[in-house]
Amino acid sequence: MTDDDHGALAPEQLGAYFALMEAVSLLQHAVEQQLRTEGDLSWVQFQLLARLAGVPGRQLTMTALADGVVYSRSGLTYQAAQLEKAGLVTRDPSPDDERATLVTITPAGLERVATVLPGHIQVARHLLFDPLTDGDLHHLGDIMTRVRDHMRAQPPRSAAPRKRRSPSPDGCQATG
Amino acid sequence: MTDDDHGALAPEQLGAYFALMEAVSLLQHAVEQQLRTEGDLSWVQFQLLARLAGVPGRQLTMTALADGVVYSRSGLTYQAAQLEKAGLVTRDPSPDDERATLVTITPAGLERVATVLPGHIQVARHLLFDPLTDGDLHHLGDIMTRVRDHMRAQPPRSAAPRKRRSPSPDGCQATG
DNA sequence: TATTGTTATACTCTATAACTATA
DNA sequence: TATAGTTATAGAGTATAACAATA
Repeated sequence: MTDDDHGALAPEQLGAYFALMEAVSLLQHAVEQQLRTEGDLSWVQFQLLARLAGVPGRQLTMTALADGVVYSRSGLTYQAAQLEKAGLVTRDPSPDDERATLVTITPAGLERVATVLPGHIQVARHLLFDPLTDGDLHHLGDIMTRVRDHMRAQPPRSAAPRKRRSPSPDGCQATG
Repeated sequence: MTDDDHGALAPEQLGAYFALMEAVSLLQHAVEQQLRTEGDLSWVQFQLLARLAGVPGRQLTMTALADGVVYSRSGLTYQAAQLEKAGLVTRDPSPDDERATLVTITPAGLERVATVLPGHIQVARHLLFDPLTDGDLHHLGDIMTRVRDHMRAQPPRSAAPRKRRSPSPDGCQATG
């Protein structure tokens, strides 16, 4: 436990935090509905495809693909398998490193992203950008880019091989 | 006004959008780990408890409790049952409306929120506030509050026939 | 009939651990 | 030994539909 920064947040901080979380929660839900309805994709799957679509060569190793999107190896394997079943990506062994799997987006995958993107953007516009001025938007982008880079630089709490979680104070979910 | 908004987003908009989504995704993941580790709570469960803790009388009907959080009815029933099993809330029929269920946070529930809040705040501070100036924070709170209120006022987009609450300027206070 | 909430059920997704194969 | 990925498995969470009870 680091003791260098306990103490309560100012009410304004707490308000900003909860407003942020709730707004993004609402946005995520709307976006997930749009992706599911118009493209039969989850938000995670869309992120993976979008990442592949935006990369030169349009392929990444599993590890590189997982970065920032999925928090366990098996989770990515599952999602990659789903995408492969749907014909949106292929998986092949890397020629450089026989351990690695190269995930490549297919033409169908690119098409799916293209299909889904306009509606996706429209949802973001309606819910996020409409109530914002250009100045707000600029500041928001600046702030969140800094926050994101800061977070990515933090020691990942889940990627590291972690032991069991500490004993819980009281069982919240009784099994069954 | 549904035809004045097709076309692509400016790159800056897209960048702000993705930075926002990724940063919050990272933040949510960190926060969920903290809540699970220190309080055996999911983010959703924490939100429900915090909401109950911040309301006069410390009880709400299921519908009121769900409102603002994007749930199906059955999803809330499930979560309420989990919280009840853990002794953090009680469920009783409302005297005013025999159809309604009043969910009340217990002393143990309040204690759990109090237990979890300091670490929760610390995570938010480390990941979200550390890289921000006071000005950033103020602007972020202002922006996201506006965005949240805007989203809440939106009609559900091809969603199930769910009742939305009239927009009330209710801040999400998690007072311990 | 409309509304409030629960139950039954099926499904998606995630995480841990054990495993294989390569570096 | 360490790294890359898969598989087995378990369980949390969600959504839809059918249901009962009250307004």
